[in-house]
Amino acid sequence: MIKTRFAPSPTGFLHVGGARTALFNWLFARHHGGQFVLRIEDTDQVRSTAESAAGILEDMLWLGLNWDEGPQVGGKKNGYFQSMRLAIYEEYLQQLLKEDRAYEAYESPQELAAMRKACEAAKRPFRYRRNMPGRSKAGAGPAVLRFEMPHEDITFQDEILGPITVKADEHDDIVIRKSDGFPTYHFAVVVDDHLMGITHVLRAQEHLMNTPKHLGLYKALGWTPPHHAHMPLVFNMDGTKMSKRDKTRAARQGLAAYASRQKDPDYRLLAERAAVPVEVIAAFVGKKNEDTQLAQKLAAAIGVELPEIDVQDFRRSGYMADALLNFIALVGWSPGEDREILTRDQLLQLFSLGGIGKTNGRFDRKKLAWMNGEYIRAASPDVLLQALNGFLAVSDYPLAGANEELKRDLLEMYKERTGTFGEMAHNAVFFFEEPQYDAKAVTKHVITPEAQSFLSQSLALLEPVHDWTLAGLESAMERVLSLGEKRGAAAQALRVALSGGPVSPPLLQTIVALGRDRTLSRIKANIRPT
RNA sequence: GCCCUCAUCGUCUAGAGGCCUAGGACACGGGCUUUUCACGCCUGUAACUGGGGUUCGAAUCCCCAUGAGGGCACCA
Repeated sequence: MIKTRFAPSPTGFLHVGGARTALFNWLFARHHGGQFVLRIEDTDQVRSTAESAAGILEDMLWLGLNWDEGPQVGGKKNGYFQSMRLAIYEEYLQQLLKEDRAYEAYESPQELAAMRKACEAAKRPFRYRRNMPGRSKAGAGPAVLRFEMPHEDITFQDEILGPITVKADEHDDIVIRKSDGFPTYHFAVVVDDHLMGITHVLRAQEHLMNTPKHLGLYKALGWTPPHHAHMPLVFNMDGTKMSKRDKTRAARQGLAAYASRQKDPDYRLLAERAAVPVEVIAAFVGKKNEDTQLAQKLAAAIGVELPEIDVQDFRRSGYMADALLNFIALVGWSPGEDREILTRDQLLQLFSLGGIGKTNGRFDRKKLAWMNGEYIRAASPDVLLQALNGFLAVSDYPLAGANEELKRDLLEMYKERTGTFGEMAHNAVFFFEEPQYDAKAVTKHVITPEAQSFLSQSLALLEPVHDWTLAGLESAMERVLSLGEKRGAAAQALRVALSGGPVSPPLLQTIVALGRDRTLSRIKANIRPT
């Protein structure tokens, strides 16, 4: 039986790249009726956090990537956090030690750095090997355990890339137990993959050069290694790595633009408005702080959108999980036909390793937004409402205060014209708050004599209506649209008066959703005495 | 620097020697529809990195060059 795993390290949120790795593993296992394991690789005591692990689980579940074994599933309590499995690793560490395949090494990090630097200066690659000259003797510092890599070429068959060979003199005796007693990633991953019965390791290509090391360990431990497949990486549209730094960078750019635009060079006004101390903002701008939460907060205060990097970001922007999954699946994989919109079931049915390409891809947010729009348009009202509520729970828009019926109506009128729930919620703010009037639109569509006349006449036509429904307003609206010489001439005046700008859903629906009081008072407010 | 991998429209990709005057999707341009914006429909621009081979025939196979990416941690 096929068994795959996704093994994130809990040092941050679930990144879209990680989500894709998880998805492919999940699809591969499920397609073949196998099992999917989730394992938390928290062997880095400094950077791992419990909150991060919890966040990753939550994001996995939001995406619908459920696991057969892992945290909260599969019986063995805590058995899927590597930090809880130290005794297991120690057992195999001792085995290697006893068989003389592992040995202690005593160089301090500083010494190693100096050795690397010396090699670099001599234009020679640095390789730590047991038989190299000048190794430190046992001394004051705590020791690490290194694995003596075989002195032979290692070749393996990558299920995506084909045969990969690394020559004997390229090997390095990797550290397998750190001085804090924790195993390194290389060791823990091999032991766990073996013990958990993983048959296929599907991971990002950045791990390609790790595989020979792992194969060396499998051999030394006397185990049959799993199949390996390395998938291409995903980058930003400009070819840079998708990293959380993209968010802080975008926030800084936004802040700089804000400072000159709003004449707030010291961010004193912003500090007050965002309730963030001036010093904190200064530290952030001065790159002394890479806190993405802070970046998010400041960006929100100045109305700047940060690029989505983590699954949570996409969730907060109002993407649907299925759309995100569908899009991510298509970066690096293709079903081999001209098909793009694929349901979860279709993905499951069509997925195969053979469909995974070899070339790195770029993350085209425009296409994702289009695809999400397709999902929004295709979803049933119930599914859509549920997804919208999920979005509203993790974001902050006045739309959250609407009752379910109004949400349904707004969804109905916005689904044809929106890519994300965030975009919709943003555009629909005028239903809940007084509109921010766009000066240009007002000049062009509201204060002209003709427009003023249209507004007065519209008011006269609408005010007598008390049955404020689509049916009740239909004939009055029909007459409003007939005002002027050209049909629809009055529409823009009304649209700007009601929404604040030149763009809105169709007027009739807008007026119904807005309600009688707001509609009439906004029209009145825009009729100016001459 | 050394090692590894990759290479089709701006982007994601189809393509497993003749079906390719290279197909689809996003984006972009034009048009239709239209109370705005969208949606929808029609339509256009746009690619096999270069050079050598192999072959009757190459986007597809081989070699070299170039370019891009990854790796070279007591991070994973």
